[in-house]
Amino acid sequence: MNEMLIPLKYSISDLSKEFDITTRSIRFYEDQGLITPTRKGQTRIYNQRDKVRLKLILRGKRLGFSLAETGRLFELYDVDKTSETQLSSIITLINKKKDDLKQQLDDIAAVLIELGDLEDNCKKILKTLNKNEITTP
Amino acid sequence: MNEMLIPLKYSISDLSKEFDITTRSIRFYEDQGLITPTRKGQTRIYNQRDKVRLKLILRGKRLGFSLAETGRLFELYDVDKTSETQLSSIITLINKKKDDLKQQLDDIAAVLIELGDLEDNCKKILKTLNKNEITTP
DNA sequence: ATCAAACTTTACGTTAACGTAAACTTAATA
DNA sequence: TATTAAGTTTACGTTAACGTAAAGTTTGAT
Repeated sequence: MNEMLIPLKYSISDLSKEFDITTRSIRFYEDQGLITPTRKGQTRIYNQRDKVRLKLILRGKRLGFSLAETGRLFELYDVDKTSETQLSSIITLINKKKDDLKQQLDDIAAVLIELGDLEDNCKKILKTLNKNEITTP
Repeated sequence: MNEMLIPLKYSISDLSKEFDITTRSIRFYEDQGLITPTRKGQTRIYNQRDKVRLKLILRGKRLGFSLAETGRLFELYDVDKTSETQLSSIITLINKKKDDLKQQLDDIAAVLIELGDLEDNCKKILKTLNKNEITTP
């Protein structure tokens, strides 16, 4: 059995197109230490890990995470390398983030309902307008 | 029956304290046209509507809405005053926002799971460390 | 060989959402 | 009346997350 998995490589424009972001952004994320592509000559080469991280960065952005926050989350995954004293503070941090997200869930639910109402209202008004269109010569 | 409801008034610092934001922010939201306090002399007086709007602004921020976006949402509530041609584009806009929010729901669910895993992992490591503490002299 | 496409670094510019300081006016209180 | 405390305007400063332009390098295709 061939266990060899192809370690796919990507150029900066590959990722730029795939995620629909600019190369400027990708390089900036590297500046901030969120991704660490290798080099072939002076050209950046991105691997699967980099790609996954990009995806996570963008998801973080959708959730209103700053790049720094997303960076922190990346660090949390290296928790094995962390000292015991830091572990409990990390757990605290995780729980704070979880609380934030649960608050967001509530917020979103509320806004979704309101938007639904708004849409209904719009449609209602449209109907009324159309009726008038028909009955007015 | 006394239907008279007290139209409560608030000072800028009342609201500042209640929502835990600076007066600077509150004045800035006014600059951006999101709230419209009246004046008594040169002092701003905020009413119930202003207070509600402040609450909505902050909820918007938690969801990553820009002030401009929140402003748009406020306008949507005045939909009765809107022309028919604009109504359908508003509905489109509403649906786009709803899609965004549904995406956010998925994102949050995913992150919550990951954070849960992370926390479990942290606790597992803590346990291991404590065992070693006990068994090592 | 040359040409265009894709890549690079460097560095200044931009926008949103305030922070912060200055200099002033009114209101309440000792 | 003098002094805080709270309010005001004006205006420059700040940070994150890029945009954008300039000027140069690398490379595959003609």
